[in-house]
Amino acid sequence: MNAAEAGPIIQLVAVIIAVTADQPRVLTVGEAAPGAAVALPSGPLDPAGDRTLERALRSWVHRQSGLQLGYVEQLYTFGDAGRRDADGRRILSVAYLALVHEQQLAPAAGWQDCYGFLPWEDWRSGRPPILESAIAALRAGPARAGTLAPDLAERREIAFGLGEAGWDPERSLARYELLYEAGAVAEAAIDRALPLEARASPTLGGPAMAQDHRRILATALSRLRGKIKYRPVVFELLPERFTLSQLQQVVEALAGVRLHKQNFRRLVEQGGLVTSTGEYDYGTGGRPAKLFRFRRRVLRERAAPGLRVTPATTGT
Amino acid sequence: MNAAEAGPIIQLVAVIIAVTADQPRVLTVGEAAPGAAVALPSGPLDPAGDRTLERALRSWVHRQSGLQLGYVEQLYTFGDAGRRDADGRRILSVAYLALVHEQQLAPAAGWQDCYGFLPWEDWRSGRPPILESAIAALRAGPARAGTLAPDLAERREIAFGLGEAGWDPERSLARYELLYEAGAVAEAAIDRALPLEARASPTLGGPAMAQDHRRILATALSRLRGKIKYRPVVFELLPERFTLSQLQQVVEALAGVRLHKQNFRRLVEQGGLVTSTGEYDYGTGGRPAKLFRFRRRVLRERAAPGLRVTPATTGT
DNA sequence: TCCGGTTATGCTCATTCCTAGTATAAGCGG
DNA sequence: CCGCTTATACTAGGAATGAGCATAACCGGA
Repeated sequence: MNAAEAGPIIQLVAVIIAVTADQPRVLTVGEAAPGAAVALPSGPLDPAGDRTLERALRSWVHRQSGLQLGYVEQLYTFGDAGRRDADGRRILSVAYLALVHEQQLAPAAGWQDCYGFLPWEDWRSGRPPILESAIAALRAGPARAGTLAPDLAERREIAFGLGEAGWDPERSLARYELLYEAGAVAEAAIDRALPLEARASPTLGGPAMAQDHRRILATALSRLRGKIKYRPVVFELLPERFTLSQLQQVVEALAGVRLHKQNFRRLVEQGGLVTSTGEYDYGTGGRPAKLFRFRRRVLRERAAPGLRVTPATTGT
Repeated sequence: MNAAEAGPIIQLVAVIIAVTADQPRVLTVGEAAPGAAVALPSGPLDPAGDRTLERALRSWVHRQSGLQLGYVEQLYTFGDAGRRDADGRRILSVAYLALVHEQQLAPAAGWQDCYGFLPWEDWRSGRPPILESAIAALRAGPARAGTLAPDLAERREIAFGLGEAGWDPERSLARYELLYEAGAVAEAAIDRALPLEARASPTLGGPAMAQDHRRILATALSRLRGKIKYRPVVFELLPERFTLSQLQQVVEALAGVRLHKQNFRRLVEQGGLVTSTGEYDYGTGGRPAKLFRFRRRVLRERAAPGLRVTPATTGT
């Protein structure tokens, strides 16, 4: 049985996200050799042992990193023909998104800043400068061989918010895919059998990840940014008790956008998403902040209890 | 190499949806023998031939049914241990959701009414009577072996809208899964090695589908009902030109809920989702209706151009 | 002790958006 | 011309939203 005849290999990939010090982080492995790309953790599905895909994922993540995952959801299944192992066998990857509380960070593990891989996604300090080169690369870059480009201009406009709609944090996957198609990210070189150095704008957005893992990361970011709006998933990233500023900072870190403070507070409190514990955090540097906890009951009261992400227009 | 050692078999499954005569339909195959369950169309991934999973799906759907799929999106990957073929080999199914325009219906194919499989999901004529038996079954039914039931009551409340939040069309998957766990749908019998007839409330919701295909259908319905709200996917189900009543009826068919007519119209028109063609449809039985078409431009203008689904409270 | 700096929290106001209607238009068949 | 049907226009009242001002409570240093 040769590689072409055998069925694809099945692999589970985990995008494990935490937020520390106002930065979204992702758990990575590898990078022993300098210059080698890091990878998302991945593991096998044991067809005999694991009852469900999710259990399989939890179990090898635990063995590999010691992490006991809490919130886990299936993300996407990647199966393009270009995905091969060292022996040339096609790999099918079922990717999962997992969120872990800040405290749970295994100390030694390789947590990387998400926006190190996708720097154009972080608008918290204003429009990121690298965006100009990204968009320039899009205009200049050739459409990928074999792909006709009829509505390419429209896709660009929508993905990068060039039209009236403006920047939509949720479209991070669409943006990455456009950059990939235009050959503006390092991974594209692999696909075209070019050495990485041969690219015009070689590594837009810092070091690439192994294989197509940056695409998987972009998928996770898209999903998370979308989900935040109608499900209370942020709380999976926060400690049991938190201040509203902490909550806001985590949301801002994920969405990559600044929010209006007072309105955010109103949204959260009036929306019944949190309840005050009566305690205070005195370490804020100013007036002490009330501590809150997630109010589970909101799940029964409201259909889509999320946190609308409307970028603040001005400063305050 | 025996079955336990070999990797799982990979299969692609298609949930192909159309709306005809105010009913959402799904394309099915099989049912040659009377009493045999119908199945969703499924096909293989040719690791050598198909460049992407989506292309693979499109190609065998076309060969099998003659349908040229337009809108296609990946839905979910199912890989529970119970999913086996006749030889006992584990099956991994990557499911896709596809939407086809009404006209494109291949005449002979087996289009089934979606709500025939999930009758508690259709609230257009008021609360469906079968819901009582469903909820009763939930209360009575045993929790599935091995599954602890700590928050089961909460899950029921949320899924079936027993709390203040009320019925949320989007939660169709959660509802199906609860019924499954409670042993209230026919498929549960398979899992517990009981003959179908031995069930207390044997086939809640008409004929079951083969294997876990009804679960896949419920997944598709959940996704579609959710997506309608923030992406203009409905238009994939409508002809090029349509009246606002037609549009509303398709949305109502999918959401399983009646909407307020005047407000729906305002939402759609002011939201810039459609544009009048200047033509009229005189076959309405009353005043002629303006014909509209989807206004693509809205994609560039608004971030989340969807159709909010807020059930009408009263009659008119 | 008072003052400026910092962060948290409270409140207002104008505007937009929604909900639930009423009212009118324009076909049809008798 | 009437009564029926469906489509379309308009409106009053309320809720939610976006933006900003004002106040509270802590800190460290003058």
